Amino acid sequence: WVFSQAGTSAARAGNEFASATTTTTASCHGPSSWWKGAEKGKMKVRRKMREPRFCFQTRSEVDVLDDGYKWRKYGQKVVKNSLHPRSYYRCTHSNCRVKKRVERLSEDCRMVITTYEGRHTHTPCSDDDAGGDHTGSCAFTSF
DNA sequence: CGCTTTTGACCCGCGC
DNA sequence: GCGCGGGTCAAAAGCG
Repeated sequence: WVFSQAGTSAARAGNEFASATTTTTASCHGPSSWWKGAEKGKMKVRRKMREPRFCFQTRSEVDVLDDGYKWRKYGQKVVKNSLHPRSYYRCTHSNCRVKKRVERLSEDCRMVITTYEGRHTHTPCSDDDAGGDHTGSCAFTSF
């Protein structure tokens, strides 16, 4: 899987919150088909949005699962489907336009849907525990 | 002092 | 055409 990053993040998150009985399930959506089409050519940002979407269904007591990146919350909205507000996070990196959407299930408040949008163009800054090799960073830009 | 968080406003697409 | 739902940005405040 080219997006082994997902598995890495999931494993990492799971390892971090293993004590919290964290069950992370990763789902990958194709680059298209999920987007209706916003190529109006008038919007500032909306482009093609062909970035893949990683839906992490994480069952944990915490909302934000630190996957090694720095996230900055830029919005919060309440959706009809859920009785809980949805949080929008963004990567603090300049070259990284990865967005994270954290939603909590109404039926299971312990369940949180962490949807990653886009791809990280950099390493988790801390370390990729690859052993010196930039295999981790390569996986991100393997596209 | 700098960065992150919080909350409201604004914008856009779609449905009615 | 208007209303609703959803998403993003911006300004101010709080914390490290």
